[in-house]
Amino acid sequence: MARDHNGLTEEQFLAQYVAEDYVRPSVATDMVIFTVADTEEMNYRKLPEKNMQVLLIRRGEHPFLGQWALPGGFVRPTETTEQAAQRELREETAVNNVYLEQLYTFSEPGRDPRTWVMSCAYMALIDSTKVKIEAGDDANDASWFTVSYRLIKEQKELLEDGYIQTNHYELKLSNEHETLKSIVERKKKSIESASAVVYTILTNDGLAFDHAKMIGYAIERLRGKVEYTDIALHLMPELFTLTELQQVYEVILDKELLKAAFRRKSAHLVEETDHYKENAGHRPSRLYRRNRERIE
Amino acid sequence: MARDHNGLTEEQFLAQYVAEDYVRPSVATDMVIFTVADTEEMNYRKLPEKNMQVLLIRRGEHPFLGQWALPGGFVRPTETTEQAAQRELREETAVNNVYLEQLYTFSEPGRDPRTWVMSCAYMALIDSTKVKIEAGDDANDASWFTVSYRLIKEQKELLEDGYIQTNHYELKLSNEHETLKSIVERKKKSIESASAVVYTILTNDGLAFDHAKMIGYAIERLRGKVEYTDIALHLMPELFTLTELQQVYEVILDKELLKAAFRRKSAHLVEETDHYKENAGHRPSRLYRRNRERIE
DNA sequence: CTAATAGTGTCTTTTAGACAGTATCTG
DNA sequence: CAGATACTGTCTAAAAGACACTATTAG
Repeated sequence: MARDHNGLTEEQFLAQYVAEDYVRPSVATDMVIFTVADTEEMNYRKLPEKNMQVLLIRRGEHPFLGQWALPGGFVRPTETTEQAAQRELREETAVNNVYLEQLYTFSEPGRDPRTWVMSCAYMALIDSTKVKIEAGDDANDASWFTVSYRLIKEQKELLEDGYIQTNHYELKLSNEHETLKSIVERKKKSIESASAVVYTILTNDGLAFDHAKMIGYAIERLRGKVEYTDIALHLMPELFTLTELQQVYEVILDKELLKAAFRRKSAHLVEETDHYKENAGHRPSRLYRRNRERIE
Repeated sequence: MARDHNGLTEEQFLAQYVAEDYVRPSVATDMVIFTVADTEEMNYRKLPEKNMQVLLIRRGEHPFLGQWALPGGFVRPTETTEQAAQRELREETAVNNVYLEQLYTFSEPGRDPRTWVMSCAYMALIDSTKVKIEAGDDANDASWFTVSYRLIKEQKELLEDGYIQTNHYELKLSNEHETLKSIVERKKKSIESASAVVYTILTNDGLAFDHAKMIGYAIERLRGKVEYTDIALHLMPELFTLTELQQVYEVILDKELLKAAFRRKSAHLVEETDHYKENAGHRPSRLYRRNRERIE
């Protein structure tokens, strides 16, 4: 039995161990919950367009009173950050079965004006049919905001021994009543063998804390993963048409895709069913489901 | 000026705010520091082989006294987790300029037997020439271990409404004196629209805490990113041959690559120089450097 | 019939895989 | 010159891009 410099075994050490009085941070989770929903259709024949949405909660307390924030809360000592996120998600949306992925832990000392708070941010994807249930629930001041995140400035500076790339993105969030805007800077320094990316909020209008950064980060992760995983399928209902799936890709990537190519590439992600979507004023389209057999 | 339900402005609120006595976790960072180094060559003509290494520190205190652990330490209230990682890195390796990337925050309540400790894990990539300086520094009981991480069991179970995929990986770490082994399970549950990956340490021999998980996680991240970014170049010295670069890819991915294809694909990541590596018992090879002009 | 979407066929271009062939150095 | 690596060329196969064509429905 190994003994330490005080002659204690591990058991004895743990029995006498008192958590030292180092300052400890509070740890919270914040969640970027995405869904893709239809906009109101105008023409019985035209397909409705889709848009990407994020759930925000209006703050009823200081700090950032009255501003909009991501749903979140503090982590309890008996749970993981993931379980805390799941709990918040249930409380906020009453939805249980979702895709959940850890994004990034934000730890800048001044990010919360109250005290030292780190936040472990998660991204959740909910299918739009489930969302409808709670969407209009304005009682607790939660609201879905349509998101757009666009590169508005791109700059690359070449140095002797590397480069600095500075991109500015405009994050726009809007619901029926309000539009929140923020500009987030993504600065990548690559000098010699070092390399680091730093996000900074340049302007911010109505979004609490550093949540604009979190949303930007989440969108970048989502855009990246959509290309090489089946992650987008978590935004789809049980049965969907390939056109709907393509629309979801298009709204995430913010660009148009060619139909034939899209169908070829997504073929292995889905399974045909014998169901069709009818009464649409045009040729019925086959419904698909997520392919369970898929090997990664 | 917005006032809350107590009639306080934000300034007043913050002035009177006392951090509530919720239990708070300690937050640490742990670092998976990779390098790729040459094995001892035997033949003056043959190129030396390469192997991937991770830096471990022998614990001089309980818990896990005498076992090997990733370098790490607690985060201070005046720094970000990233700065803490950078600080530890400097202390441990005296190397400053490295690629550093946040990996994942581990928060399982029981992961540290002393108290509630979360760890924000980072991955660092150091070029092998810099490493040599501190490599043999056995004084503080730090040592580079050669890593192998191999899939040893693969299983997929199909359910009514999804699947469960269970993979077992063997993590093997060895230096001149010791070999540490661990088996890590990666279980992916994909049921209905939910999806979650859980890592579990099945067996563990000589590695402290949940560090086997962290190393496994880091290797998976590295393998993933190597395919679509220039991340591997951070493991290279200023000047290198394409064969050396290919060897680094091979050792990371643990598979052989075809030379012609590799050169085609990596061409845009590098810049030619007019230098050559000579006196090698065969045709001299051109030296390259990282391409700064590269657009992502 | 019309306006819309559904779905397919195919030509071209690009990229990846395989492998053989030529080039060049050092002891 | 032997033995090693460096580097290139080229054939083939697979994937991606582009676009036009046919199919089918509800009103």
